[in-house]
Amino acid sequence: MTIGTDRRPSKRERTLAALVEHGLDLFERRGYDATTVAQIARAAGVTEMTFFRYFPAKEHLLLDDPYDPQLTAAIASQPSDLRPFVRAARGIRAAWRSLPEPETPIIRRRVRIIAQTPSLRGAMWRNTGNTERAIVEQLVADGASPDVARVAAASVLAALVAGLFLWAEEERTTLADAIERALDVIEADA
Amino acid sequence: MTIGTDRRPSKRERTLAALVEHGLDLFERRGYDATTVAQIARAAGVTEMTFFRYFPAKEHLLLDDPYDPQLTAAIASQPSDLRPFVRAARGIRAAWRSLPEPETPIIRRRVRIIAQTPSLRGAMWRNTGNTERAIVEQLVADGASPDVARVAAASVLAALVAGLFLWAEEERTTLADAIERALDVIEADA
DNA sequence: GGCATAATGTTAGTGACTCACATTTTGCAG
DNA sequence: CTGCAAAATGTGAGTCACTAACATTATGCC
Repeated sequence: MTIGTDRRPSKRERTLAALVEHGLDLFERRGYDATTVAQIARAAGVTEMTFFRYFPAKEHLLLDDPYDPQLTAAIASQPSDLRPFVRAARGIRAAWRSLPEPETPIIRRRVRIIAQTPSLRGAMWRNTGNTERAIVEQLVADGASPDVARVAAASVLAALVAGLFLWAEEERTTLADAIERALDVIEADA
Repeated sequence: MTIGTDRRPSKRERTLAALVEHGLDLFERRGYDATTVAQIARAAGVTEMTFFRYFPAKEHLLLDDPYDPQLTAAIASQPSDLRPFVRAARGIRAAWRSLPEPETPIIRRRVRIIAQTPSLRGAMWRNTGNTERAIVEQLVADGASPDVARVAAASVLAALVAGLFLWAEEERTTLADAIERALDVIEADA
């Protein structure tokens, strides 16, 4: 019988928040590579070991991507007579257009750090592996050849990531806008 | 006053060859992650330290990419009234079409290992950073906007890499062919 | 207020990589 | 072929990310 809608956050939620907050802070101030997991843990009042109970690796403090379901749904709802490449691109457009605005500031902090850190750019790519697989499955389910689907997914995702990086650096545009522009580069017709 | 055109390889060349050979062998037999740098060094009759004198990191035994100059040249020679995206794609086509056949077997061994190892897929992407920068510079030098150039380069390179992976796994096609097909997915017109 | 359980800590170890310094090999000049 | 500078390699110690087994403490609920 809870009284209000907001209760005191559990300890787990609090340490998670502390790790994320101090992690981002240290990354921004000293750089990702120069920041040690032990330092983050210490700042959050916790042990190195505990950090790894919350994140499987240092880089996962920055890499999340829980957007796959919306993405594949958006691709699925594109007309299936389009070429896989165009279909995937339009799906991504639609998916990001409906991204809630309030989330973007934190995304920007994260993406900016990633964009500035070579080792993380690679990590990001590895991380999109799941998203790529999801897109491929969706395209294949609608009749595309597996080979074609894989190339299309990889290429479109690369454009998306490139757009994200530009947005994080540029400051003045909105996320949806940056992504639209990135995909325009790839799709001949507007 | 050297007599013939081929001389005894220097010690440096011999240890380098030994490291590459035993490294590829171990990676193929036991897997990349399960293979230790110490094991490779030992198999090559050398110390772990020596390995790192030849390669800045374990992954660099597989990642080379000395193809940038030919690539940018090929892009430069594409008609400059094309959109940057199409220009980059056609340039890559041209560049790989002229790749010497004899080199492809060793490339295939390497790419196959990379394609099968998630951590290396990321490393590969990080590694293409230089190539991407080179392409961007070339496109910008010919009048493209930096933002557009970056998206185009990233996207086209992703298609290239996807094509490489497919080729490495499929066995039956030729390299140039696989890349042509990959780029066809991306370029509307053939 | 007590107790199951979740959260955290401890210790020890592996593997990639770095650095400072010592030793051996190689190739070439005399 | 002798010797010697430079190149190649070795040694030992250390850092950091990450893992695993086991001990301890804190939380929240009855």
